[in-house]
Amino acid sequence: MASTPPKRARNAAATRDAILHSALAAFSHHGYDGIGVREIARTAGVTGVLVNRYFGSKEELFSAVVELAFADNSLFGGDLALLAQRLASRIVTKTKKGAEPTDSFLLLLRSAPHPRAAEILRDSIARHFERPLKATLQGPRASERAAVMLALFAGLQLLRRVIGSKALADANNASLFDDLAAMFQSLIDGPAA
Amino acid sequence: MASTPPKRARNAAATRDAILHSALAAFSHHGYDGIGVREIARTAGVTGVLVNRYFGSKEELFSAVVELAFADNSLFGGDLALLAQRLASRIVTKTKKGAEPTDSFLLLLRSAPHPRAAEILRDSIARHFERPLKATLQGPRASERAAVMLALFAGLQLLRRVIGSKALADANNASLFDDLAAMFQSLIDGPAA
DNA sequence: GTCTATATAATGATAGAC
DNA sequence: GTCTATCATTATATAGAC
Repeated sequence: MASTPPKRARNAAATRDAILHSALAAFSHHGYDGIGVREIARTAGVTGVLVNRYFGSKEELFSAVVELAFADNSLFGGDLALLAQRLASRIVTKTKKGAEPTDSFLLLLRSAPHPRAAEILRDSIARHFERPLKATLQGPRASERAAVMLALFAGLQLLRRVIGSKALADANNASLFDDLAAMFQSLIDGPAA
Repeated sequence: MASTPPKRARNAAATRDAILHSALAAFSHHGYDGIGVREIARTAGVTGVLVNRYFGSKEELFSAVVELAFADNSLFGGDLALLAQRLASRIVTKTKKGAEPTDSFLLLLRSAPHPRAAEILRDSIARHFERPLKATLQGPRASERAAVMLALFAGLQLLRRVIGSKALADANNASLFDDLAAMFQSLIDGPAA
């Protein structure tokens, strides 16, 4: 423990990474407007100065965060046969209170109001979600069905996790899962049925 | 034009109303965090002082705006037989660019990130949308199905109007209408089918 | 590489004049 | 009933020390 002190010190790459992940959590939880660079930096163990040093501005930090969050799209990228279950499962899965997970749709929902953040998100969504999902779907109007799937998924998270709808929160998890999986599956199958 | 000057002057009720409608438009467009009381007041033709004079605080102004916006719920309150068409129609109807209409779902989407605004919205949504819609639906799990309908509706508007998804914007209106109406109808009908 | 201190700007809210 | 002027707070971003 002599060569590597317990507190990472003067390491540009590690500091940059710590800021980036702190920002991902903070933007996902509070939205672009709801958090300041000072607090993002404080959670990362540094001061706000280094945010601008490593990212230039809050807006550029947000761009980097979006790319990080949307790079892992295992939700839509995996096995098509289980996609409906995967999406439905994500909706009904309980999340620990207080330690809200930093997923990309919360980042999207909470930062969409800010005009510049919306532009950054629109571009990233098209590249990381709409395009690969559309490419995976069979049958006619794949692009439209992909968008409707994303809309259903985003709307459910909006009501359940951002608004906190009691009806969705109190619903029986098993039957909610079944109903949602069926809806997603019919969108995946398309009008061929 | 002698007794009523062209510019409304020193009329408390009219001024309050002007502020309220200016705030509705502003909050719908920019979200709770995205607009200041000064600019809301300026659009209403007064200074920011009167916002606090008539509403007490920005937060109380927002509460009044939410009640105003959600009071007209003709979309969900009308004939149940045509509800699915009404919802699908609202999604595909083109909206004039630049003069964005001030509807309640934009208010919801853009202000949800703010914690206090989210509380106010959650309460108002439960009273004005979830409760009446649940009461109208037949069959089991009416509350859950009502919430899923709201989620689908909100998610579609999120992608189309806030994020600006090209896939939804470019979709053929007629087939999109048919697909969405079918989804809403199956939620209205429930598992009885 | 990281800090303290500060410049600059915008916000919500209030006091007091008219 | 409405204004101008101001306070207190907070935000992003930067200059300069170590």
